[in-house]
Amino acid sequence: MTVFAERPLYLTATRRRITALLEQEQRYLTAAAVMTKLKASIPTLAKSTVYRTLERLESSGFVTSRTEADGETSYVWCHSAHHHHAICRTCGRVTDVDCEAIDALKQRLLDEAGFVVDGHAIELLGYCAQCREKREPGSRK
Amino acid sequence: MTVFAERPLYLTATRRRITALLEQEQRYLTAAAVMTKLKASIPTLAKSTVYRTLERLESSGFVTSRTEADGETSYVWCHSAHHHHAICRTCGRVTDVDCEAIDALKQRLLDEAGFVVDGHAIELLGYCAQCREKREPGSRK
DNA sequence: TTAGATGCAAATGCTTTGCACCGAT
DNA sequence: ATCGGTGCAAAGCATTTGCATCTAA
Repeated sequence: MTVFAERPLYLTATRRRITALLEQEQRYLTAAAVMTKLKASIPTLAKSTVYRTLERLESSGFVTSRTEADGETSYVWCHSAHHHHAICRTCGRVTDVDCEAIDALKQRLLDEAGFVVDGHAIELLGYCAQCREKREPGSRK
Repeated sequence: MTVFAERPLYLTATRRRITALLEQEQRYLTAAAVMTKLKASIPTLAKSTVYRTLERLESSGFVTSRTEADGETSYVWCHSAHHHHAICRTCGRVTDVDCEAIDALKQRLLDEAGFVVDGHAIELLGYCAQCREKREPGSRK
């Protein structure tokens, strides 16, 4: 994903804060969550600003969004090439996953059903190494 | 997915119509789409009924839902075991895909990051055999 | 009969928009 | 000086809920 620069992206104080928050969180946050976490330090922060900023960051290629089960949209700091996310059910933190493994699946679909895949979305859920270590020490596998 | 039967599921005329529509469509339909397609034959049909019916059919294991890019929820008749969908960009029709191919990906995640996968969502987009044949005859591969 | 289903309207709740003002470049 | 960004309030819209009325079983 390229970082588009059609229009200038002003670096305002608010944007620095939202960006910093996303960078350090390393997990998906909804607009409401961003609001809550920043409300204390930026009392005047408006919902619309959060929505517009997240949207702008996404279209600029700095964050990626996903739709939660309840329909809310959440965003995660994610600046790299096409890949997928493994989301920890315990801490919510995201582990990046490349997508070579899907190639075999694509080929089979073509052979068996004549379906040509040109796009895919994968999302994995489970438990990250850190959380597993906490729960049952020494159980790496 | 099991067909739960906690509460009885009355077979009303409206439900027969919604069910029949989904069965023949073979593609994802939003609640609004269902409304539109049935409004002519069931003038009094209420949105709430459509929503409640689709929800009920899903929790009963007859249909599966997905969230469209714009956030709307759509439903497809889909009664079988855990698998995934390849959605045609042209006709919207769904091709079922099993999910063995994801096993390799799971194993690699465990080996490389210590992440245990216990759930996944995959969605493939592309062009089905039928639509490809129409566009460029004889190009099965 | 009786619990479930339906229609209608009102209420939710996330997200978007209009507009006047502020601020980065 | 511009053009983008922000706050605030008012829409928008898909979805949900309350409630009185039907209806399958």
